[in-house]
Amino acid sequence: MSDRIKITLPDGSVREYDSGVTALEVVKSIGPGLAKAAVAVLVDGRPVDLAARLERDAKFSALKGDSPQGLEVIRHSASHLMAQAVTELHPGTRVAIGPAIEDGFYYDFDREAPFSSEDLEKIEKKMAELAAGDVPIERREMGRAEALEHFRKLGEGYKVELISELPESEPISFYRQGDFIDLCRGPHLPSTGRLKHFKLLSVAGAYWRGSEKNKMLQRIYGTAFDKKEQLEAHLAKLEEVKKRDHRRLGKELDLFSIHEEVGGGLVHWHPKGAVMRDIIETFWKAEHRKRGYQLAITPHIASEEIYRRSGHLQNYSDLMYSAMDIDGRPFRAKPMNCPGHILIYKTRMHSYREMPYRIGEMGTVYRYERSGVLHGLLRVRGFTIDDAHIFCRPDQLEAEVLGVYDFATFLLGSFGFKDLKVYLATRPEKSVGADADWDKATAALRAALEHHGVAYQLDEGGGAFYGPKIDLKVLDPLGREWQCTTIQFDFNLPERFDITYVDESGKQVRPFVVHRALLGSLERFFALLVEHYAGSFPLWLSPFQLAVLTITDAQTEYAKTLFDKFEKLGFRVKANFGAEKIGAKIRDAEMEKIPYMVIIGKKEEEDKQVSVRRHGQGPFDKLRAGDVGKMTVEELVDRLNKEVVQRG
RNA sequence: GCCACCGUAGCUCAGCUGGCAGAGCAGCGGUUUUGUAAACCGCGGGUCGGGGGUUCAAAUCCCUUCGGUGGCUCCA
Repeated sequence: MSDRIKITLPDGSVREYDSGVTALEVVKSIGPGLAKAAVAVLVDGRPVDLAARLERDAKFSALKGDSPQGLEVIRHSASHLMAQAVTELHPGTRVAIGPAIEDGFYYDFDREAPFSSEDLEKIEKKMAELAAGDVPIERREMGRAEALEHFRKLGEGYKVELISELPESEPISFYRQGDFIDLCRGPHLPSTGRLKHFKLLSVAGAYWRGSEKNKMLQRIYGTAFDKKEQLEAHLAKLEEVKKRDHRRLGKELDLFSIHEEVGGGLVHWHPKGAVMRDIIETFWKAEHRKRGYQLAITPHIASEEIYRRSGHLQNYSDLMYSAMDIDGRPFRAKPMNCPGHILIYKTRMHSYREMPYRIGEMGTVYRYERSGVLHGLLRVRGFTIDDAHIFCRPDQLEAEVLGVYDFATFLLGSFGFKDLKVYLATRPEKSVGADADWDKATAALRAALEHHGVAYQLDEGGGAFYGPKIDLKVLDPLGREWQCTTIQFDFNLPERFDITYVDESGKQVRPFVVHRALLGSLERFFALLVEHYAGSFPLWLSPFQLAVLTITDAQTEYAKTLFDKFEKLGFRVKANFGAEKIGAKIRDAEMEKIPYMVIIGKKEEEDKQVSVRRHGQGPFDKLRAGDVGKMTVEELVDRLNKEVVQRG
């Protein structure tokens, strides 16, 4: 048939083609430049191959390699190329799954011998050869029986399993490049020659379909980009991530340590880390008092009876440390702060007039995390939650949620996190509470966000079992998301502990309870700060704020008086009056990332001034680094004070 | 927990196919008194993660154990 079809382009224009025209021909007719850049096309929003034939009217747009969907096509094709290289280099290797992921792609293989890093290099070389061969990548559909037969003959059991689970109705598509055929929905690049900029990164174990019950496969991770510069930028970013790693900086800057003798996931804060933590806590407490919170302190171990009552024992026993016998009663390390706060609330009657009742604590808890998931300060077994519980009347809920949201953005913003993402998580399958209550609470959370004009994403079914929640994630300079704030509505505890307040009519009624943490865990938040600032902390947080450095012994006396003066003014000062040259002292202070260096030589002593040098704040703030020039002590103090106040 | 990789001086790391444990930095002692990212000389420091085995001989090969790291959700 030679019917004509109407193709609508993104700009709204409509063009006519013969039915059966290929996507590539359409793209070419739009422009040769586009034809070169296109990796696939969207037909009515669905990504398809350039070779696909168009047979009916459709909305049409080309996918270029620089778009997220285009990049996905490139990476998916790169994963196939890798699988082809692996099966050619290592015949007998069975292939499982190989999708594009956030920053690249992976492919899972089943093979007895492990892949070494030399193997990765060889595979990458083979991929380059295969790409240079510019083999066409062709789509084909097969009947179910034929497909099963084909992969069964090859011994590709994983593919057989996948095919048998595909719905009967759907056509089963395959992609072939040379001798390599893979089950795949597509789309793919038209030929392997389009893959130029890829890199294999690591190999790791991964269970078939993510389940511990299944066989462990070998997963090779890689990444691919449209342009060389993009690949290089990505690899540079990976280097930057390594440089900022809080475990590395924590050691280099003498902030904390974790000891095998003590056990994994248990953190020792060194004096310099502890100074920072103290600043964070002091600031946190002051801001809480300002906002009507009362502060509490609760014990680190408790009879397990309390956790049975709260429900934690039943729901989280595999996260709790096993019981210790105390006077014949089983006690547990505290996994949550909630029960303690509830007990404090329950010690007396509460009037509707004193609501909301807000109680907070830097509460240290202990949770058993499986050894394999421990990671620096980000995943630990003992940590401190900046916890608080708000008991309020139903009519106060929205305002309270809003208050917490504002507080969280203020607090996170104070630590340099201005980019936030907000998630509203709704009822999960396994949960407690009446539908009506869930609806009411979810609506209140939603209303708080919407009345405030907050853009948020819905996390359907992502709530806690005891209530819906709002989560805030911060974005760091490398674009990574970190969960910090959580605001959770709790249906569980008020019931379980039977807590009440007395309303206007004298009746005892159930309060609403909002559970919230703003920074999350102090350990985790601290790690985040280290990575965010790359160890170059702002003045108000820095363990040492200034270093006083002498040029020669002759200035020691004078420098000492300055040192004392700074200390008296409350600054955290380090003295270096040793015998090294000034260059070495400056280097030491720079390496330690001390924000200000105060240099005292003969000239400074004579005219009662100081020479000031500012440490760079990492790549995003190099400008104020270096020699700042001479000034009086008063001028410097003024400058320091201003900088501390603005927390920048 | 599971799979892979890694454990050598306080730190970062070298030590190839078995043949006397090394470097730089840090530390300590001395010399130097210095002008914006490393002065010079010297000294001390290691059961090569632990245990077992193979061998005339093991940091090196094998087994085992402990610890660390990466990963184990993202629809073929």
